[in-house]
Amino acid sequence: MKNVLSVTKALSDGNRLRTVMALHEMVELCVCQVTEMLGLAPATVSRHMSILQNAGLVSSRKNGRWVYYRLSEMAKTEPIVTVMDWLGESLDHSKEIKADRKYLRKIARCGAAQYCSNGSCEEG
Amino acid sequence: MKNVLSVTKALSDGNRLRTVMALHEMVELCVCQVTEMLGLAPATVSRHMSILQNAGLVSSRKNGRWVYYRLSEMAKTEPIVTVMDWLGESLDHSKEIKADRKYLRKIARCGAAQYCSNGSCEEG
DNA sequence: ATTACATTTCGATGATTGGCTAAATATAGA
DNA sequence: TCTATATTTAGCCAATCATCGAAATGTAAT
Repeated sequence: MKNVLSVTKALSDGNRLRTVMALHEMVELCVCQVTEMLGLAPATVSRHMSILQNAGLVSSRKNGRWVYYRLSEMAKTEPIVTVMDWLGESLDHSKEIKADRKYLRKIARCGAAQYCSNGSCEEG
Repeated sequence: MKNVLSVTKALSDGNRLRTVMALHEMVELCVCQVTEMLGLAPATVSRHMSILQNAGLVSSRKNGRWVYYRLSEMAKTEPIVTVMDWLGESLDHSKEIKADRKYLRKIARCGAAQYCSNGSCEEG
């Protein structure tokens, strides 16, 4: 039961839901991008990411100073993918998620590295 | 997003997961039966049931002094049923859930009404 | 009516959780 | 090596949550 609980608990926070949806949209994001999207302290976001990772929902890869997160293979295969599908369907038209998507597109335009360094994106 | 969160939060507690699985197994249970299974105070169980109900996962019907809960229609139809299926698959072999099932069969043998009154079941 | 009992609501309490800042760690570049 | 930057860890605080006992509510039976 502990494994199941780690997943449901991971998904029982709004900021983590937004993060999962963002990774569904953008495939891969570094911590600073998620931090920008959520508007939280980096330390807080790092904590959220480790909760998602411990639940097995996301995986990380390190590249230089940056750590990139993406949905894990587990999150994309049965049986958990059905839960992710439910999330997708249920949140697709959510106001918050739509706003996040818009914001993410802006972030994506200038690439993760530049974004992290600048803290903003002057339309690269 | 609030609706989704109410569901994930409802499922992010071990006692509520056990309750959902019990209702999956037994179709219908009154509060005192769930109370017996979980070993909690009636007030606590009542609160858990209302959290599950507010999330739309269970429905209730009143019969005399007793209130019977069962999985809601929503919980049995797309898209949420996929989440319930995941729960079923993931928890089917869980030690706690197996023990609960065994206990529930014992409870069921003498019927809800008698069980509630006696607080135990002397093999009716 | 009065009693008995199942359930819910209320109020208090201890545990968990999300948030922050500050400090620690890790890495790239001067 | 020294500095700058991205991330994580540690320590703390406020808010939320699970739990209980007590009181309130609703219902059945005497």
